[in-house]
Amino acid sequence: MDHQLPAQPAPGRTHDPEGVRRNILAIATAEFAEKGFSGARVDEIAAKINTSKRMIYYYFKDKEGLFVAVLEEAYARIRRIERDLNLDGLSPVDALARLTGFTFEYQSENADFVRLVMVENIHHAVHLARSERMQSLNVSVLQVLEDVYRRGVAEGVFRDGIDVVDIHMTMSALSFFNVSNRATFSAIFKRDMVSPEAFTRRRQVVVETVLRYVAR
Amino acid sequence: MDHQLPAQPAPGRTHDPEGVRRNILAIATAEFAEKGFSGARVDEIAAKINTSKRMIYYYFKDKEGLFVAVLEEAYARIRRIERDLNLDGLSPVDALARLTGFTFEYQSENADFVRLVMVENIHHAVHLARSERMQSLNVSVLQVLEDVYRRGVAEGVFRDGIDVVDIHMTMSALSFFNVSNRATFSAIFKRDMVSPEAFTRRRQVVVETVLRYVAR
Amino acid sequence: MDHQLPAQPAPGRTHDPEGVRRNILAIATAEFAEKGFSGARVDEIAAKINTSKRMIYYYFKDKEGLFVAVLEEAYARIRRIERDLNLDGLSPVDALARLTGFTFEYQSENADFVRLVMVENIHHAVHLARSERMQSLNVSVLQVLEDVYRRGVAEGVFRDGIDVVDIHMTMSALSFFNVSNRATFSAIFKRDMVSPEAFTRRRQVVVETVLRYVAR
Amino acid sequence: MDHQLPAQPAPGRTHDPEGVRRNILAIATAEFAEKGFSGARVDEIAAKINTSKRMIYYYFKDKEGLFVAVLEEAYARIRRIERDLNLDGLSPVDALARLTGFTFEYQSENADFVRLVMVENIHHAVHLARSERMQSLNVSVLQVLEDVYRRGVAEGVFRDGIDVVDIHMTMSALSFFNVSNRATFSAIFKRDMVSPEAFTRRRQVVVETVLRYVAR
DNA sequence: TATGAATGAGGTTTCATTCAT
DNA sequence: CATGAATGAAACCTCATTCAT
Repeated sequence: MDHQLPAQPAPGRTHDPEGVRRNILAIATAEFAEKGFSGARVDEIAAKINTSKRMIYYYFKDKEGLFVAVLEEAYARIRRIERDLNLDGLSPVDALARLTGFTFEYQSENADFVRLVMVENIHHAVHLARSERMQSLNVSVLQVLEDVYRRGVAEGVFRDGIDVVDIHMTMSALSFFNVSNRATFSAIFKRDMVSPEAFTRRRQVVVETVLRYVAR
Repeated sequence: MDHQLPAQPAPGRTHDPEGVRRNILAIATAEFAEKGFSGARVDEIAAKINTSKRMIYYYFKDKEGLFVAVLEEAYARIRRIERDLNLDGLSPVDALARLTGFTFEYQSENADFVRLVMVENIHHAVHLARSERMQSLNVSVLQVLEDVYRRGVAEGVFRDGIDVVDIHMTMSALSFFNVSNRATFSAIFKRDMVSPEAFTRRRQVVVETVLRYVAR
Repeated sequence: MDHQLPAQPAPGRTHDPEGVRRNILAIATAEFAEKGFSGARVDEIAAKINTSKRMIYYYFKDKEGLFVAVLEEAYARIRRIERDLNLDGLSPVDALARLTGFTFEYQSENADFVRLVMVENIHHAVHLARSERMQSLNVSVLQVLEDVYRRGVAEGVFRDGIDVVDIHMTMSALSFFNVSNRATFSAIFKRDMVSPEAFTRRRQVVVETVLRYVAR
Repeated sequence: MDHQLPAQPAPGRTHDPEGVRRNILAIATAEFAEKGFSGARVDEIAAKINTSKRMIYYYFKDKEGLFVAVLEEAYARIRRIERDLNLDGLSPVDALARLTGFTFEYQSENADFVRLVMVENIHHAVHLARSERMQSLNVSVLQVLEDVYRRGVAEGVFRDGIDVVDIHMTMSALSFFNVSNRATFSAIFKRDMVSPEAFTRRRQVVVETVLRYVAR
């Protein structure tokens, strides 16, 4: 019976290894981002996936292996998008503004990514250190930034002598903090940090901060 | 040999409640900062204190109560020092530079504080929300900053129209990130973030970033 | 040697969920009846079952869940037997004597049931309140009694105007007390309450008490 | 200052040993009756008394000693009142009705006593066995009953051949059950067992049950 | 390949009791 | 007499992982 299989089986159903993997990763990403590594429960993840708990161990070996895979996937995604930003057609100032704005937006819209990075830092990046894919994954962003900065210096709109890693760090820090420290900051200062207006306002401050730092 | 200090018995000595409390808090601070809330083990903390495990529950009720106390103490400390910075004698620019520099230094030298705040954010600030002392503890920093900024605007050295919360957030974000994301950032970009030179360099960048943002 | 009984594996054998459950329930029943809810130790129960302690939590969630299951099973059992008494063929007087006698005997022979009910009353019946099965389980006894009483009134051997709940309560109280208060009563009055002779004597008193109450 | 001490110091205050003892006993009675022996907490009792926890151990040695004292006090009280009933002036029927009614009322109004006896039975009366005062305390009730019964038989209103211990047991069982099994019984049968009307109704049934049993 | 059942190690918390002053 | 501080033992429960089918 039933041999008229649908073209797109539900993810995680029988005999779709890649679907099973993706299904587990998606659930695990949400769980680790929400509760942290130690706080996340393998049983909770297992209860939410479409297959059985055994599959987690089958595909990812153990809880740590699962977390490493989740991290890799999260980093791969942001770098993939960054590479496709296509800043070549823009002026150095516009390009830097665009890159900064994108970083801010991406992190705001992908709180899971931010929280996973926090979690990994709490664990001293031991999982990340174990992954070979990581470094190669992340060099691209510096190349993109270096291109823009060089062009800006050449055109005389950016001052010389700045380390692009500093620019990237500033950009990341301001974008990251807005998500990572949202809970404590808004609790302490009773500050709205999630409304569309708050988002747009702070985005503008961040972009301006970066631009003013490189300006002549 | 130290019989000249009868007023301050060694922490953890019998029948020195305040000493026992402080001893537990100190150990717990290190443990929570190192492993996170879920990752920290009450047994590990107990093994390191000068008294018995039972005292943790006697003074702090449970693991969460202990964490709340640790958080409160950590916040209280930074705000106490901030209040004593005495920026009144400095020009607005020097005062802002000093405040920014202090924030950067304090967080660099007190990684425990930074990591505790990360941990609390992973937990959506639920413990902080439970503490009444928190808000009152933290208003002072904004008042200090507001004073400096007003003076700068009045003297014509700062542009008008900036929300001091934005300045504080930028200052905090740049200082915080340098510690919070140290592990992943230096792993990915092979960047030295801990040497005295790296510290001094980045400190300079951060101060300059803030000053350039408020400059006319 | 018992390969003729493949359908009923030994209780507690691996991969026999129902057996494991029954095994745990049996041990827990004895333990709770013997020591009360607070006095019973999960570790003691665990030491006596054929599987590991973890299984208690796997099947019953926690100590309270286990106690609720034990209570349900105990009530279910007495009502099941009561329903099978088949009093229809007897005269009203004989039927009432038989029902009273059965109640007395059942409780005498099932001290565990009596003690579990005592324990539950000490705890204000909170566990019983939590169980939906309880009420439906227990209505049958009143129906049986109502039938007998109606017949007796119709035949003129029982006086009219009695609430059958009162009859049931009297019957239960006299039977229950003989077990529930055995320890204090025999200690205070140095009264034999356990020998076959004492059992038969008191059984006769109880039956007569009930019959005399309903007699015209 | 303060040397004008009030004539009646609050119970449990300094240098009033008997007051301290009574205060502890009163609190402990309520606590043991409410939670059972294992369920009661020494710390809870200590928190409610007017003095310190140390006093519990000072006066009663340990938790069991405290419970024994609570039990003795509870039994002493009911027997003391029983002795003062003064049934001599009444006819045998009236006297038996009065004694039965009193038993029912006393237990209804002193749920703590009933619950303590339940608790002691759960513990197989080991504490009661340890107390020498117990037996002597409790003989009186049988003497009182014996007197009434003898008079009734002599006057021809009671049938002969009944063991008064049986009468006492029936009387006690019916009175006791109404309190001891109130929680489960009313939960299962949705029966009001606490209103003044319910009390009066059941009291009547109980008295009638006893009278009918001894009637010729 | 897939699953519900099973587990040992270790986690947090509570308890009655004693100690130091 | 009186008290708050202190404790070891043991209680309940959870965890990531593996097993049997």
